[in-house]
Amino acid sequence: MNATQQKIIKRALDLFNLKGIEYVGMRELAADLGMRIGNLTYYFPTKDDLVFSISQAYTESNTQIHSEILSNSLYDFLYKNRLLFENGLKYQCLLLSMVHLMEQNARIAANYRGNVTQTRMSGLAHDIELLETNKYLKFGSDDDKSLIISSNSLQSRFWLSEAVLTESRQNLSRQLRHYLRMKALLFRPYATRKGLEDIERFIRELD
Amino acid sequence: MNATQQKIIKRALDLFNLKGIEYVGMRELAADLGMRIGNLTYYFPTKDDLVFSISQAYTESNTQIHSEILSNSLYDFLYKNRLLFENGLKYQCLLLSMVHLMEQNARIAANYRGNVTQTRMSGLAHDIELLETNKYLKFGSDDDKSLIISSNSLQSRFWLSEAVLTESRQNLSRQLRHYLRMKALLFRPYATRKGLEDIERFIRELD
DNA sequence: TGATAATTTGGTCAATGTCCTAAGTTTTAA
DNA sequence: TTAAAACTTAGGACATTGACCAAATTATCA
Repeated sequence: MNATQQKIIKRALDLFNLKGIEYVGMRELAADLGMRIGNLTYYFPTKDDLVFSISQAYTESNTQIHSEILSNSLYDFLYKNRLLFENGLKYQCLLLSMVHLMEQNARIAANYRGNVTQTRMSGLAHDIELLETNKYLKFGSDDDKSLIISSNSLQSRFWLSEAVLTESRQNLSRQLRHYLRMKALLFRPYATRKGLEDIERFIRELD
Repeated sequence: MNATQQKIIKRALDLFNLKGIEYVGMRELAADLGMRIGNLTYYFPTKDDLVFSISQAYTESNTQIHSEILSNSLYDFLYKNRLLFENGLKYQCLLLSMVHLMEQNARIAANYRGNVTQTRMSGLAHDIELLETNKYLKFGSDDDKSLIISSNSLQSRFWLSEAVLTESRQNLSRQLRHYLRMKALLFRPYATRKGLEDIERFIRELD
């Protein structure tokens, strides 16, 4: 990936985040970058290609976070989620258009269904198991465990979508704290004493 | 509202649900209905007007459910949510385009922010309070209560969006049961013995 | 019947994503 | 140094979209 491509992706991400992917035209992006449309399509033949490149960057940065931070403690797990949330904010245009992208952008859909879903879900399940063996969490039944996994995924995917229902795209960072706190509280019914301490500490540090 | 308008709304809802609001053009809709585009715009000057009319029908049907079923027991509350989920499925195109509609359709946004959010949120809070006084639920702290309200709203709004990430628009009804069950389980940590019985009964009847 | 209102038609408009050709310019590598 | 490859510009074209409008047609009712 060369410098021009990087420049295009960077600026496209900014504009997409600001106005929404669907509402930034290729002509507008080209004008903003001071280049011709033909030049844009030289690097990204279609808009879908451009968006797919951005989604790849997002996936990679998420993968990096997952590999860097292991969920050895409940605090670590929550802290990892904080980084993931902040990263989601950087790529908010993707999360806010998820449904459309999955239905319209074949490459994103294939990649997401093929890789992301499986690895993330099994990764989350693995994290939860680990926290259970390390005695941060304790579940009464498997139902409880799969419930936590489900509501956790739903929240991670759509907190930004809900945030945008009450506030504009430009002010979403203000709500990050609220949703992170909510995520932490989600684990409280299943936390051991040790786990509760981690949750309290994590919430304290949010302020 | 006359017969032609009704006919247009009905067919538009079908097509929107099938393909997504953004991917059904006014020309396509007109052709499907055997009329000219200009005729469509006679009744609905803009596409936004058409979508707004559909959203009004959705809001009204939801309001009716809320007024018909009171949350005197946890079972009633869950049953009401079942009806709301089924109604959401009927209007899936709206729920699946929520973010876009709120950002693009000024009338929907104004209506939603002005009425729906407040009444629904306070209605939910009221239901939860009622279930607490009727001893179906018991919360250790206000944090727990607001957590339940938050995750409940998020799930109600976006279960369809998540469902469409794994399955196509045409097969979403299959996943309704799973998300309803998840909603019921969400209340288990805070349920009294009486509450647990209602949850079990509700889940049993889902099969 | 005749006038008014309701409805339908056909065509135009700008904007979008995509595609194309032809000509330059810059970079790379033999 | 020179030829080839990579990049950039310029201009245009296409079908599709939502929106808009004037005129023609039909329905309604005094």
